[in-house]
Amino acid sequence: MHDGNRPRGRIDKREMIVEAAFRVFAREGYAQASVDVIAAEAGVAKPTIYAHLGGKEQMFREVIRSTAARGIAKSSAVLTELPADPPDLREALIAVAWGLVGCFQDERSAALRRLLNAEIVRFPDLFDLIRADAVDPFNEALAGRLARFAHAGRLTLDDPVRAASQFVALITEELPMLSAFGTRPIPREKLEEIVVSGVDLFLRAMR
Amino acid sequence: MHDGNRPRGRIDKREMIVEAAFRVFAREGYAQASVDVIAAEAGVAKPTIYAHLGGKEQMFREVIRSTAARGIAKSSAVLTELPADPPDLREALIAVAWGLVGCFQDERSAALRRLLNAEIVRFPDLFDLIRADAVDPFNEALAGRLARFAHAGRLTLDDPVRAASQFVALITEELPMLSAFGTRPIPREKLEEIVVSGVDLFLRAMR
Amino acid sequence: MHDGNRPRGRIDKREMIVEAAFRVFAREGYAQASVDVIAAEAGVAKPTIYAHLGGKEQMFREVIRSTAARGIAKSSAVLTELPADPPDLREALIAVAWGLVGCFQDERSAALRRLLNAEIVRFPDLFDLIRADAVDPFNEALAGRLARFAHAGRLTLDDPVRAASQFVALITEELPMLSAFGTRPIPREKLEEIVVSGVDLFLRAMR
Amino acid sequence: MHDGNRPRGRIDKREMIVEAAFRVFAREGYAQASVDVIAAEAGVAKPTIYAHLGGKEQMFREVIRSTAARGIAKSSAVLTELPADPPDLREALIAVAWGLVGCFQDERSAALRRLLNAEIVRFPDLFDLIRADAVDPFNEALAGRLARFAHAGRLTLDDPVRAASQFVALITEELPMLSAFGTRPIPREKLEEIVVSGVDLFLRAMR
DNA sequence: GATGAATGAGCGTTCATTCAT
DNA sequence: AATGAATGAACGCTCATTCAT
Repeated sequence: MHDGNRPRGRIDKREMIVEAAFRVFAREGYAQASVDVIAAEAGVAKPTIYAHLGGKEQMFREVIRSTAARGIAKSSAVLTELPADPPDLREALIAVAWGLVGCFQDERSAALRRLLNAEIVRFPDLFDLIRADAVDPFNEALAGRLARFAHAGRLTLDDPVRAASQFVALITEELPMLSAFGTRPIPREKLEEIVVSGVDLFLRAMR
Repeated sequence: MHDGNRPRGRIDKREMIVEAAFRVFAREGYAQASVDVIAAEAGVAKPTIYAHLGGKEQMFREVIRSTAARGIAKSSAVLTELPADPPDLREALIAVAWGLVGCFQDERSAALRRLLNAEIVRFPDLFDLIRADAVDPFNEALAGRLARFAHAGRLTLDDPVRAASQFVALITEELPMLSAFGTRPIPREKLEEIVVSGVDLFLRAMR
Repeated sequence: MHDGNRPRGRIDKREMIVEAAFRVFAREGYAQASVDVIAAEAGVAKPTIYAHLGGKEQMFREVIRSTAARGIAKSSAVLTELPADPPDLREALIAVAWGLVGCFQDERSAALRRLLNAEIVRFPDLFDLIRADAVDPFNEALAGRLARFAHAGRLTLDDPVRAASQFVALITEELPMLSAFGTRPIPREKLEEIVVSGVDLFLRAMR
Repeated sequence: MHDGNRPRGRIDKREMIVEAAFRVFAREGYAQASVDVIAAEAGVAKPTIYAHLGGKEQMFREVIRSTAARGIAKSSAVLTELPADPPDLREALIAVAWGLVGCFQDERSAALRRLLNAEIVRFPDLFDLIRADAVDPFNEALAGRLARFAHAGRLTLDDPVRAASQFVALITEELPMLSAFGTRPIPREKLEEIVVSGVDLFLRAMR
């Protein structure tokens, strides 16, 4: 009795299509991406795409949704490694900052941001889908940690949610421009400078 | 030397085309924008576009370039209003912050960012064109002002350029997500919160 | 010999398919009708159609054939109600005329004529199939009745077959144009006018 | 000054397209006819069709309209040859009947009827377009002639319009079935039989 | 006997681009 | 300098048909 070996070792076809579609959309943008190319890259015939995903637009939505979902998982992990009572707060925040930078640098994440920017006018609803699921949770979680530090007397801050946003701002704001929206690597030293000076500014203001 | 030997007082045709092209590109994106529509909106025949701009791709480059140039002018003006020795530093920085926010909220500026995000992969060269002309100058100028404040003993900071970047980060980072990449208005109170708390965080760390 | 060894009392699947196919062909035309829709409307899977009917073209032929067969039955019944020696010949012929009109107005019959017109060029063989089975028999039968009336001295005519055709012509020729090829109802009074004046013209010439 | 030789000896392009479209629609039907084939047969590129005719549907409408217009001209000519006071009425009506048969047998006319039958469901409006312009006028004109004959005492009839319809019915009703909807020739003798016996029946009833 | 899944081929339509004028 | 007219190439999508189950 061998249940569930339906996709006999191969990835499910729908997933293969979405995977290929993400690559093509990221490379070409929504409008220039051709369903033919996606089908070829996914190794399926064009009608198979329509059977599984329903069309270019619906496929695009699914690509955005699933890519965002994957991004959430990655960014959530960043905060789980922040101890509730770290011996060295500065070290701990620097580690979080590096985690944030890592998420931002992630190729899929950058491509997702580019696609959202590009297509927000044509697909205004995509934005809410993403923000609700992906952005707020991280901020909320970080705010929770900061509040705990404040409660423990290790930080001084009125509004933890605001402080969390500001922390994220200090670490991530420059990355898009420095990396050409995620298409070029940023020198290690530059990242170090941002991370360290960002955390230090934050701590100087919050202690 | 009689300036304006452009055709008899009317706006230059080339400029009209670029203007119309910006509107159409902003509205539809590069790939979806059709040269027919641009020609119609510019009030010229299609071959005229090819005569003046050389083709869709070259026209797009020119649109990006000229839109960015206009953005620079606007953001530069923000700093000219920052006095060298303001009576109330906090007030002065808040004013600068509002100016930054204003530039960011500008519709053309938002559209430009969306277009850059969208087409950076296919037109990688556009990015350098923009960054050299548009971003660095503002940061340099702000850094200069901050350095003067530090020299006057009103701020404490090691690296004025870094501090300028951090100031900009605190004010602008949240705007794209809050405004759905510039497609929705942000409530006045939210902006106020960001501006004031951003300046205050900055000053708390830098005094 | 136990008739009906078709599957257990349910309508034969083949028949269900042909039935659904007729509806779809009538509604959409041959080319526009999709096998998917026919399958859905018949409540079977697509390959089942290929198993039972062999393909779209063959299925169309079968639809035409069976629809025509059903039409014959209906139009034959019209003549069985014409008595061999009716008290009022005019009344009797008017009744036959109404019967003819009824056959013509039948929705299936109209659809069949439209389909034949539409596809006669691509399926020239369909025509013979129909004419042999459907048209001539009625004319022959009517001719027989008319001959009997002539033999009884109630009509004067040389060629009963010709007269039968002319009778049918007088009653039916206008119906297609008046009903938009069977897609719109014809007002009762208009039909009455055609039937009565047709029969009267016929009788005036034949008495 | 050589005005108006724009289509330098060649037929206007739009007309060429409509001409080719008629041939293809007549041969393949609306749905099966492919714009590629029409373009090829017209000797133009596909977008030229869209520039001149706007699309397949609009092109079809134009084909129907122009073919019908041509048919009207032909059938009108039939009646102009019917003298107001012919020496031999029977001969004159037989000539009209032959004219009718000629119009009916015309290849374009037959194709038009097939297309109307085929597409009446998808394009219900086409029908009115045709009937108003093409069918009624002929009947009205014939009715006028018959009324004149009646007024001259050469025919006895109450309703000239009705009589005209009946005359047409007697002559044309059998033609579609005999010619397989206009796709096969009808033997001369058969036509003669219909024409002569039709006129004779008509005259026997109307004298 | 019946089907879910897949596909090669084709569809109507649009586009960036180029001539002849 | 400017255009009306034309086109080759490509696009998103659908279809009749088949095959492994």
